[in-house]
Parts: sequence; structure tokens; C-alpha cells
Amino acid sequence: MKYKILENPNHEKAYELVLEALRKKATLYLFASCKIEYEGRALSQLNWGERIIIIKPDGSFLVHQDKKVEPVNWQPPKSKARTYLKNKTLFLESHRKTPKELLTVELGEIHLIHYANIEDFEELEQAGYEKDMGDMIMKTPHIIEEGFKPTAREYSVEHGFIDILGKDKDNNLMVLELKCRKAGISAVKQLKRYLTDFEDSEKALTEDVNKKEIRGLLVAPSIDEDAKELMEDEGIEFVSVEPPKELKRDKKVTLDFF
Amino acid sequence: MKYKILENPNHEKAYELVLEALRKKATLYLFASCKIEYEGRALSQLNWGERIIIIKPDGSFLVHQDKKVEPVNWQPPKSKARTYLKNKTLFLESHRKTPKELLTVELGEIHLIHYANIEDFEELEQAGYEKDMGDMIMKTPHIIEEGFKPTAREYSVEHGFIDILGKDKDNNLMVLELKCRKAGISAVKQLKRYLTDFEDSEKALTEDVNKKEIRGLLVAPSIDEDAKELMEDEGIEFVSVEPPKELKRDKKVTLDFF
DNA sequence: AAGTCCATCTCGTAT
DNA sequence: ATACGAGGTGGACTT
Repeated sequence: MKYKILENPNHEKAYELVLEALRKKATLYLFASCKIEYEGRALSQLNWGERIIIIKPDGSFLVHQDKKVEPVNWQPPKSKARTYLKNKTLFLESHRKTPKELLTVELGEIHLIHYANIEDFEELEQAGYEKDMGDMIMKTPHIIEEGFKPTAREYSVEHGFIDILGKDKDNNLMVLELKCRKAGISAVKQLKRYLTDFEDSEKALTEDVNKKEIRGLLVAPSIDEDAKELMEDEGIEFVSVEPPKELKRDKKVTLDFF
Repeated sequence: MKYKILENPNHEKAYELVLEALRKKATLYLFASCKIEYEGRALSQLNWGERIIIIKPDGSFLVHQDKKVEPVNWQPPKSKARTYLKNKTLFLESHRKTPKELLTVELGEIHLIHYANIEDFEELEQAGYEKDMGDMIMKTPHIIEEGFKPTAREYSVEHGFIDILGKDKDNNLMVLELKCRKAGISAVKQLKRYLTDFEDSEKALTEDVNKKEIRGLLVAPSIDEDAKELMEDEGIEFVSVEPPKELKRDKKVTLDFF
């Protein structure tokens, strides 16, 4: 059986179905009036109102009001859900350790319960990330400039990691900071810190006075006006690069599934 | 009528119900096989699989897989949802401008559609935030140390805001950085930046050589081991304070609602 | 509208 | 288990 539905069940009937859903590791959906308490990383309570409750087989527990993208209360994956009747009232509970958290839902009028073993074997494919931008630059370094040769990625310095390290055609060192969206002042500051870190470590390694210049490049699709000013003051260069917005595999639409 | 349900509808019937739900500004729930494309701040596609789709009256649009707390695809509040049939296939779409984003859901087998006008007039009451911690310290400053007098809150400096500024019993300036959870290395760095900013601005204001010491205090329930080391190197002090975990109003449980 | 910062951030990944 | 950083962060608040 694909799924089960109960409309306007009493709490005893609802209890049975919830128990069944949890045992079967199904995804459970309730539309009901409820009252919620949470104690753990913070502390909260939510008085009676109608909400959507979802318990997923991985332990994720969501309570949604009729507003916002974020759940009003939730528990993360691997939380343990249980249900019980107390004085003929149905409760849902979800707890986890490390950190210790407990979510308690007291149910009122239950309009709809529904559970199903969801069949979904697909994962989201996406593009446009900083990583994709890095991949692209490593593969086609000339988009930065003619003669650019990347030498390292995620190069560790004191305050973090330099996204890409490389050399220009004159063998000057280049420190690249990538942003997949409009770069702000913080990106410039970050790059400046990395440059300082890198210069310091270079100094420690080579006392060679005859050393090459170190160029700082901010690589992003665009840049804030004030970030631009700061950048120019700091002698940092800007290269406009759009993050690659192609999906790795352009999968065919297959309707075989249903 | 509180809600409407359709089980295993064909796409034409489903289309009518979805249209009705959107027109009535109801909360819509679908359990169905679908294929999803998103283009906007990033680009993504998700091939055929069964998912839970929720469209809220505020325009929020959620697609949940059977894992994770986060939706696999979504649109924020104020997005505009529409539905249409193309070649007898049902589509759901949600778009918004600034930034331009479009989410397109192509439906396959629809197991369940359900909509309702949710009645919920409650808001989450919570405690345990950084703000509550600040409130507590402003009200009972002695929990920091004997003789501590807060003088300003959210004091603006170059790189941000100092959470609480004050003076100790010897009139030395104190810069407090609050964290409502375990403080990491980033909190120490942040406080260090604020201290530098503050010292610079003080220097600019008063060339008085005879000026008082400036103490940096990290205030948090606990601290990472490496953050502690960095803190000691930087001459920053640590004060352990638990965020207050009491709710403002301890509302009575009222079962009047149902 | 754009910027800033907090969050029960979540989630991935490396240690 | 913990630490660290990215995110279509979301969401509240300020400018």
C-alpha cells in the first residue's frame, strides 16, 4: 500500500496510525491544532493553533505555520520521535542527545493524518557555486588572464584558506579570492588578510630581497561600490567572472517513473 | 468548510483544486511525483521522485524530500504561485523579482492534494538568545563582575558593533562580546577586531597618555579549547554566563481553542 | 531597496 | 564527536 489517510480521527485512532507510520519508517503528515514546547539549545513555546506537522524517516521533525519558509519548530535528522496518549490526548515527541533537545507537541483537533513511504532516489543537481567557479578556473585559467597558471587550491594560511594560488606570465605570485555572487567589503578584507598572511609566511621562508610581486585578485561576477573603493586603496585587482550555471549532466526527462 | 482533499486525482481535477486553493489564499499540500527546475540565485534541477509540496498563503513554496529539515527547493514569502496545464500535465510555478527567481514543478502521479485555511494566531515565544543575554547583563551587571557598569549597547565601531561597552570598578573601559552558545575562535577574532577599532577611535579622540586600560571580555556559556588559547595570547578575558532560558510570559494552557 | 547580523541556523566535509 | 565554512542561507532590523 502506497499511503494511508485518516480524516478527523479521534486521538485513539490517530495514535494507532502515527505508531504504525513511525514503525514503518514512513513519512508522516498531520494537519491539526496543536500546542508546542521546545527545550534544548533554546527554549520556546507556541500556544494552540493549526499547523502542519511532518515527521520524516530520517528523524527530521517539522512544524510549519501558514507563514515563512522556515518551520516554527523542528528537530534535526537522527532525532528520535515517539508518540503516546496521556489522558486520551495524543502527544508527539522528538528528542536527541548532544545537544540535548526535546520537542513536545500536544494535539487538539486532528483534521488529517497521512503517511507514505516516499520513493525518491534523486538528488538535487546544482550549479553556480563557488566550487564550480573554482573548478572552472582550474580548468580554464585563461579566463582570469592570459598566462595565468594556478598552482594550488585551498592553500592554508594563518587566517583561513586562499581559494586559488597561482602565477602570472611574469612569474608573479597571484592570490585569488572567489565569490560566486556580488563581492562586498568583507571579501576585500578577507583577501587582504590572506595576502598579509601569505606575505608574512613567504618572508619567513625566503629572505630573498629580490622576490617577485604578490598580486591579490578578487574574482566575482560583480562588486559593491564601496568594496571597489577599498580594493583600489589596497592595490587589489578585480576580475569579473560569472559562476558557471550549467548542470553537470543534462539529464533527459524520463517519465518511466510513473 | 475547513479543508478539501482529493486522492489520486487526474491532472485536470487536481488543476481545479490547486486553482481554488490559490484563489482562496489557502495553504496547499500535495504528495506527488514531480520533477523540479529552479533558476535564480543559482540553478538546479531535480529529476522525478515523490515529494511533499506546500504552498502557503504568504507565497512561501516548499518542496520536501523524505530527508533533512531543509526543503530541497523553495521560494520565499511574497513569491507568486501559479498553476497551469500543458499537454494535460499539471505544472506549479512560483516566481519573484529582485532577485529574479523561478521555480517550476512538473507533476507526475498525484497521490494526495489537500488545502485548508489554517487558523493560527499565535507566535512563537522564545528565550535563550544573545539579546536576552544582553538584557540580563544590562539589568544585573554584577554577573559579569563586581562593580561593572554598562554604559552603552550596540556601540558602533569600524568593523561592526560592540555588544556592550562599560567600565569596571577602577573606571577601566570594558568591551564585552556576547555569545549565547559555546564561543569559537571567530568570536575571539571578532572581539579583537572591535578592540582594535575601539582603541584606534579612542586614540583619535584623546591624545591623553594617561588613559585607562581597555579590557576585552568574551561572555559566553563556554569556550572552545583553541579559542581559549588565542584569547589568552590576546589578553582577552573570559566570563562564563548562561543565556537566560525563561520565557517572558508563562502563558496558561488554554484548551478553549477546540 | 539594500546592508548587517543572528540563528535551536542547516549541511557538508575534514580532522 | 568536533571544528569550520558555505548557503538560492532565512528572517529581523536598520538605513
